Amino acid sequence: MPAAPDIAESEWSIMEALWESAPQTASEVTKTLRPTMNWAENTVRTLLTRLVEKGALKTGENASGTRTFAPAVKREACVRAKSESFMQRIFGGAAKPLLVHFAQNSKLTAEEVKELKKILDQNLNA
Amino acid sequence: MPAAPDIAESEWSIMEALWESAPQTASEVTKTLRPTMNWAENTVRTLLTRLVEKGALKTGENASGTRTFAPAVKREACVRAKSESFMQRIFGGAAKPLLVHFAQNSKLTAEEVKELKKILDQNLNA
DNA sequence: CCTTTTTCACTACAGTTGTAGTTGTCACTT
DNA sequence: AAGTGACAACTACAACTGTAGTGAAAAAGG
Repeated sequence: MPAAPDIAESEWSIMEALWESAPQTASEVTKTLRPTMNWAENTVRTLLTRLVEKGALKTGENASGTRTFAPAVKREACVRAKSESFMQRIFGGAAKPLLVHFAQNSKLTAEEVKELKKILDQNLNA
Repeated sequence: MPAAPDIAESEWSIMEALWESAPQTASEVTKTLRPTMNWAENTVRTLLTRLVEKGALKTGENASGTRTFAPAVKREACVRAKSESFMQRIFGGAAKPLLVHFAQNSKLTAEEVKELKKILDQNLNA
């Protein structure tokens, strides 16, 4: 089980594309991201290469022998790692102030509030 | 009101020290941080200078004419900025999944859960 | 006043990130 | 066979970060 590598901001977009659907070739990823990022294909290739080096992606080949890319780490694990480090840096590692912050500074629907309260309860008897 | 500048990770430690107590001279900050960071004084000075350039700190002078540093931006504003960008990058800008994530992945006391539920309620009629 | 200590202002330098460009192949297409 | 276009492998390069070192000026101590 590979530890979640450190994924930079633009790299994260690449990962999202591949978590969404994998494997993809470099040009497929480029097309996938074109609407949002409008990157040159070489930019995407560079990011893909870096992510492979970091162990975040692994490569394969499709039927026509073109290199494909797929996540080597689970999104959930990466989200957890990023979240952990964020909580550490900004909230001194404490979950409560973080939750307070977001509970106060976000607009939530009644439905969402209800759901969150339920999850908090489940948190307790876990 | 100056917008919250982009504060890097080691810079954040400096800011914390000054949000905690300001103004401080460079060597005071160094001493304040010595237990946690053990940085060379020059390192602290470099970071202070960069933070001044970024507009995160402003300088003054103490009684003995030595330069002092103090926050030019409120901690709360910076926390909000960092939080906003984190939520954007990792949770696509949506507060609910973020709150769900932290509500599930943190250990909370019954007391804390109660408090959070209250805050969620306050969120609603605001 | 001369030495020691502090403070300041620069400079250094490697690693990471964002964002490509260049060159060389190889497969396909006239 | 020669041109076109995708693909791969390198190279580029500036800004930002982390972490200091150097040298000069100023203040403090004797």
